[in-house]
Amino acid sequence: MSQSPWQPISPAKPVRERKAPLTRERIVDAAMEVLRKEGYDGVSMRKVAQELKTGPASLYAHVANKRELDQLLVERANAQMVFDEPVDPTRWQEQLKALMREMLRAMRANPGVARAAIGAVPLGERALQTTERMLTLLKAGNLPDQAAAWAVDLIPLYVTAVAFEETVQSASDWTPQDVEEFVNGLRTFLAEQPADRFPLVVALAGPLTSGASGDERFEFGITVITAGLAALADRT
Amino acid sequence: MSQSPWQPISPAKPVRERKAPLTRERIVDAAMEVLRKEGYDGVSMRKVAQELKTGPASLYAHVANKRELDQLLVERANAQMVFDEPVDPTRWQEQLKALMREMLRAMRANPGVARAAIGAVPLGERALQTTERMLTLLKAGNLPDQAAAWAVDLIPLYVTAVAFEETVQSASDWTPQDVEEFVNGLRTFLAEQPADRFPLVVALAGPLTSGASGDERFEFGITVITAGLAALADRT
DNA sequence: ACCTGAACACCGTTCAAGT
DNA sequence: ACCTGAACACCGTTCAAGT
Repeated sequence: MSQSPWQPISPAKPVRERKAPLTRERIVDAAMEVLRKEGYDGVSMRKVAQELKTGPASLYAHVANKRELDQLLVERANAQMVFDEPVDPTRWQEQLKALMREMLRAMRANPGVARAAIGAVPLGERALQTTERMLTLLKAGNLPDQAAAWAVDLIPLYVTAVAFEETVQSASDWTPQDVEEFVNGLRTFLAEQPADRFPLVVALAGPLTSGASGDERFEFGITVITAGLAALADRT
Repeated sequence: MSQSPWQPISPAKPVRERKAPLTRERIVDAAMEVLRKEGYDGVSMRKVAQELKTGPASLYAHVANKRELDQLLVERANAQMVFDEPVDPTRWQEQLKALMREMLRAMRANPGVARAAIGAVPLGERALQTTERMLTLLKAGNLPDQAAAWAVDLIPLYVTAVAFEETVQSASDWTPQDVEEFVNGLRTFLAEQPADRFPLVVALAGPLTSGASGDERFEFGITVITAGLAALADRT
């Protein structure tokens, strides 16, 4: 019986799970995994390497340094934003708010990415799409070019700051009860200040400590920013 | 000749520069020094201890941990803000903008403090004064209580985010030339995008990359926020 | 009571040596 | 060309021992 032609010449050699070669793609995958599991501070070159069953030095063949890895994480989060509603110039304010909500959603879905995003200028394909959409909405609102351009800076800065603040707070592994207790303590602390020196702080201790969840505060923020931008529109 | 009465009993003992005892105050002084010299990332317990000619463990008798030290640095920066102009209700918008400028000035004077400030709830004496002043201005503008309270959150968040972004960028030890080169490269990059897919990005490449210094962008931001807040005023 | 040295469990990055 | 072990110069925090 002759050997079947598809038999390997040296059958003894086991498949030996030759590790899939490292690629940027796989490195970012692993980093996202660590990010989700341990937050931004958990993402070290060593941990990412460990996730890939190799040593930290191996990563440097594909990624210049930690900062570049951070940038790649931001691009991943950017790619997760979905803006499917066609631009409707008559609803530019509402659509701009929706865009900011979607930005926050994507950041929250990847806790820690906000920290990486804060100093970064996002220039990937998806980031440019988001920028183009922002500009379209702002020009629909009759903003002058320079105002629209600076708004493109202001909007992600605000959203990123909110997301980053949330991750800083949640990094201190507090339970919801801990947070509630902290907020209650805070309210009491403010209410007990000397009313002659801090009358409004005392009077508004309640409102000052409400909406801790963040959603209401964020809605307030995007409303203020949108209204402020609308006030800059060219009246023609 | 009798000994003068003020001669020490055992004159052999030299003054031996008995180190001034550690205090929170001295630790924060040292940390501010390191902060100014090396930025936020330079502020390690070890470096601060070294500045005080002791070991890192010694600090833990006075400061719970690094996070508490960060908080103390924020309070220092808060204490450097000066608001001497009396509140004038008719000029609340202008005075609110001036307050934000002063916040940014104090943060810039202590590069790195912004990073420490971003998740912190500032509750020191000086921070409460700033909060009281913000509330006074906002109520002068007829904002509802809840809007004023959330604005007290929004305003420092924005200023801190701007300051933090600046320190992240300047941390990468770039010279002004490097920055200019980067901005020029960025403008070219944007201008060269496919105009059919990113028409506004291409058309506004100039405005998008102008005002890199930050001051103009910051003025834009505080104008938008102030105008947006004004739009929420109760009309009575 | 306050301070300290030494240790523990971590970092990012580099580099010579291996395949 | 790609990967790796080992090393370098750092971290924050703890703790037993000293004064």
